[in-house]
Amino acid sequence: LKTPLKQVATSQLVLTERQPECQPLTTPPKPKETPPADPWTPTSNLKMLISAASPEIRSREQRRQLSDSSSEVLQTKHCLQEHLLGDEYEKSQPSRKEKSLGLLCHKFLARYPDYPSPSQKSYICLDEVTEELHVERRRIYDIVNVLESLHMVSRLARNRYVWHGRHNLPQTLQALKKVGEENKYIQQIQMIKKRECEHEFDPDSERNEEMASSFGSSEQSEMSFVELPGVEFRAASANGRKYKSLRVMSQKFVMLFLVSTPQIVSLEVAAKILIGEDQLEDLDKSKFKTKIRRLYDIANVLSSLKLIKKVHVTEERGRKPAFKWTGPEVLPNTQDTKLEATSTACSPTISESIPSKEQCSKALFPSKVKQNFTRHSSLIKLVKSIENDRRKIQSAPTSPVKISASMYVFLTFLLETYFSLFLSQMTAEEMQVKCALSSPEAVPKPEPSQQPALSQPLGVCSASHSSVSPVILPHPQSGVSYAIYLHPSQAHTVTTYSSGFMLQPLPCANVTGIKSNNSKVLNKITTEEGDTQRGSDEPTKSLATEERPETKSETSSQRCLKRSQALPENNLIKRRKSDEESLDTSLTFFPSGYLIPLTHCTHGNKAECSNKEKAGVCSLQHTAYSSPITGVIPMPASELKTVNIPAFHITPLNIMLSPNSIAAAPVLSNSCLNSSSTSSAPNPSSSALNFMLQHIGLIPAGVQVPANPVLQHMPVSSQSENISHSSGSTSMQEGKVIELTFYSSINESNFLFSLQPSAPKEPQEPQAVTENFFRTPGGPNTEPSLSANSDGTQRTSQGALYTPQRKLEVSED
DNA sequence: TCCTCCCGCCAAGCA
DNA sequence: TGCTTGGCGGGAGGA
Repeated sequence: LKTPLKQVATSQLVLTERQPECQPLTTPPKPKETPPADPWTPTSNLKMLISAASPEIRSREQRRQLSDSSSEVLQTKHCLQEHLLGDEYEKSQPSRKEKSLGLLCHKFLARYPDYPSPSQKSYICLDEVTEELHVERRRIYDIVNVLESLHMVSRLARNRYVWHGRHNLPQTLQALKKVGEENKYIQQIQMIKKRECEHEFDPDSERNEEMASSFGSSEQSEMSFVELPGVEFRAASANGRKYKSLRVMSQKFVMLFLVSTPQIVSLEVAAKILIGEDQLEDLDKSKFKTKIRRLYDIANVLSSLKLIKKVHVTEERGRKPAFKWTGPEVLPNTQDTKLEATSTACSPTISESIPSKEQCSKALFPSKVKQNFTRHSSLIKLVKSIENDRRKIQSAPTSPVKISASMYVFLTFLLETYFSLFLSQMTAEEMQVKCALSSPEAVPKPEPSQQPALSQPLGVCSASHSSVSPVILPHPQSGVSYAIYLHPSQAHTVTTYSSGFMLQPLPCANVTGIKSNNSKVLNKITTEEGDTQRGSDEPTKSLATEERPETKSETSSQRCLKRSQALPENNLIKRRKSDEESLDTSLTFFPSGYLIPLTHCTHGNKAECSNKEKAGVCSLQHTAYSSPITGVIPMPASELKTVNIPAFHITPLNIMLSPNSIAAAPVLSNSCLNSSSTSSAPNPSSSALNFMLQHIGLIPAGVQVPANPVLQHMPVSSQSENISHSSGSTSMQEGKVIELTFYSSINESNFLFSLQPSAPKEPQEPQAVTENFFRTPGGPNTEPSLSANSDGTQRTSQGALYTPQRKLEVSED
């Protein structure tokens, strides 16, 4: 696909050789101007010769005649063809490289913005693209399929796709990484490399069979497409074919990069893994070659996206082609609230009828058993119908109830009253004794082999409220924000928008520079085009900087504020669609459950933050923090000496909340804290509170809120594997320290909350769990679940015991 | 010679 | 039934 100018020049050169009588640099005659086929004219004679010499030219001539395209390129080609013999014409055609999929993908991507405006949907019409890029339809499918795997496009209908750009990319990559970790790709890669090494010394052994059997026994063998909510997957072929598709292969390929360190994957290893999990008997050479071909196709597109780069790995056995991940760093899955609904499996079974939450779980924890069932088409229709009905119901205006300003006020009054009364009679000692989190008896320790076993609902929640996530809602009227803990069962009624705030635990671990176990194998890595991009051990850009450029100029809190001010409350449903698209990384569904009013108070001083940074814990924009800790304890900023800042940032969102999803609302007020030590205020009746909450529909009839919710932490689901832990403490004038501990998990949005005041000027109690650490014993890519021990240490889900990094809380003297 | 991957056949399945 | 979609592998260009 040379430019017309270049082609003219080329043709001119050839023309002067072949037809010296031709006028140099003259515009070749247009086809229309050419006289009707006259067998005796030199031009038509030449034309006939060319046509006879090359059937391909003939067919192209026919195709071109059918086409009504009048572009200059075509004209030039036509004229060129007229004057050239077959060989010369073929030589003048674009070289193989110029027709490569990668270059084509570049052209394709150049048509659309990386971050399209959510208000303006970019549609992709395949016919237009094929015409404008002068390429066969088949090639566009290759590109689109890979882009679809990254949720950069999605299929709308026949011939029609929607361009999402890179908005979904961070979410997609994180979901893919999570699934890749679950699929234990690291182990598979290592196993393959190990067997390759063994094979060198034992070349006659039947390693392939062994490998096949090992893959057969592999826990994961399900080829499923990882979806994102809001990016519906509508493949043309809904049968099993799509599960072998380029899309799925592309996702698996990307997963390999995301889970491996260094992020270099050889084609051979990738092909083996893909074959291994596809079909065991496919380890023959032809299948292997086919997989390699497809991987090249995928790699070309991914390279165009600058997600990977070709390198060569030189081993003992020679130089092998490989690819290195150059895309955005995918940080550990600490953003549980995001991943809550980011990944759903498109399983070939009837799982699509399952609510998205469960689909998400299926994707993240794929079935151990391969599912090869194909749904009958009638069943698909039925499922779709049910799904549509369900969506209609859920999107009905009466179903999700947005918390109005008046509701805020009322809740503020109700909950603060209750909570302050409760607190006012509690001494610090009582609170400490009762603090569920610091009590080994109260907090079930997760077994090493388990997913977080913090699954026993304690106190506040009913058994059904097995996992909760915090959401911060601002209340502009009162200046008090609310942390809302939402139950996953309500996730479908809760949608994030841009006028609220969401707590997002930000990963702080530096995942780069980790020496891999595989590094021995990689003796030498050379790049083909020069390593102009960052190396694997070079400090990497964060997602925030690379994929969300807007954060550079604007803090998260500022964006939150802007969005919250910009979006009227009554436009939530209408704007749902567009906002879903506008949210890049913060698109999240939240479970519902709890309301905690939060004050807008200043967060930690810079010294503390810098300390955090020094400790390697936090490298985030401090201005982005809106402390959920201080929010739980409303107080003027002036009363705060220091406030711990957990590693959360605020991401804009809005929330619709089902009225029956709020189970409890522990509230602290400043006044109550001031008088907390000796107050003799009566204990508020829990039955009265329950009555009120039930009466206003905040809790279901059967749910009882305990009298002292603050001292009982919320239940945590057992399914959480990755838990980030954040905590903080606030120092009061009285010297009381309220310590909060947040546990949030990736997968199930588990959230553990506790509040613990400590006596003034006392040395930190060992059982106080106030640490903020994202450090994990298994390395930066693993995030253990945590349980609190009475000695202030945490135990991971793997059973590793380690001491928190540092105390973040600062008490007032 | 091997790597790389274009090209197009043809089957599945949708409209 | 025509058209879209996409799996697949032959085979050729390029290193």
